[in-house]
Amino acid sequence: MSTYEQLKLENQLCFPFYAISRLITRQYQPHLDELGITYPQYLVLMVLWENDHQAVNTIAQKLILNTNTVTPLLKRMQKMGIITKSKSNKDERKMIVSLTPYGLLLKDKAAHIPSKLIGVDDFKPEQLEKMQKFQKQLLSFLKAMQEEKE
Amino acid sequence: MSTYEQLKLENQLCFPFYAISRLITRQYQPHLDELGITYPQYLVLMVLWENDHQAVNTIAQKLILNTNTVTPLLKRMQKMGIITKSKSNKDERKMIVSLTPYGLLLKDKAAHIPSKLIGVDDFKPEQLEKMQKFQKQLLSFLKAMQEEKE
DNA sequence: ACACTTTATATCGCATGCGATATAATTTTT
DNA sequence: AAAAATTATATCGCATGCGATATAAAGTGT
Repeated sequence: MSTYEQLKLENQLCFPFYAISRLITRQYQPHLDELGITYPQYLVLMVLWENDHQAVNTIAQKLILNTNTVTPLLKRMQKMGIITKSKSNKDERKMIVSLTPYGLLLKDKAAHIPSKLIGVDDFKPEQLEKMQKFQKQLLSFLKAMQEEKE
Repeated sequence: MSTYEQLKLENQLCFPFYAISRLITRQYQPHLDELGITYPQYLVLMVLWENDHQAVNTIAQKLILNTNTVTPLLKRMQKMGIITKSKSNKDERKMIVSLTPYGLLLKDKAAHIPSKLIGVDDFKPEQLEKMQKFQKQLLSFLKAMQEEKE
């Protein structure tokens, strides 16, 4: 492929990820609106529903977000009464994020969402598997490149 | 998979796209910094490098962005001297976006970027092909769902 | 021709997402 | 133990991204 051919949108590996990511978020929005939360807030909740009481940094790492993105996000969720924050006893720098009863309640309200959206069932199993394998490989590759720089 | 199992981050189809998209953008950033542009601005440029003189709406559609995202983006690019805007003669509502000489010059400066990044060469051909096929399928599926609502 | 609808941009408000920087607590070094 | 380096959050500034809304131009129906 020529140098200029490589600069075409359709030949980019990155663009489909960028577009798909946004389009999926748009699919989620109406369902999340019913819970009064945004997509990144939903991701934070999924992390906490699986394991309550986690440090800001831990949450950020799991979502591969910077803490300066997560901190304001959590602040809004705190104001909404979804989570609480408290200093860790072991390490006073750490802020432990916990679900409120309301935050826990949202898990039940969100339970129907995954089945309403494009998911695992909408594609051929073998194609999906290849896809997910590739995603995992690409993700760990990108994570490694990220850590390389740090 | 149980309802609650589906709410785990690792079982989401969406999350890898979200994470990969952001990580790829981070990989681009240092290279784009040299050109003084952002990733979405780079995408607009790729569209214009391929075909100069396009309407705001056309660009937005190609990037699957809303015009209310593209309009301010173009405004910044105009201020930076990368593009110009002029009313269409045929349809006075349309604003035609064109590259300035500087915007065209950036194409040469950007020519080396694709080869510097994770790309087509970093993965097994057959895996990549499956991946891209899946992406295309998913993208057209999501686009169709989008248009359904409009 | 004229009201009604549709289309193309633009503006506003709000929530990310991230680089740069600040601050406090902990760990390491000397 | 005191200084230096590291770690965990938080704050600031700026560029998206998008829903809601406004406005002007073009198209439609009667």
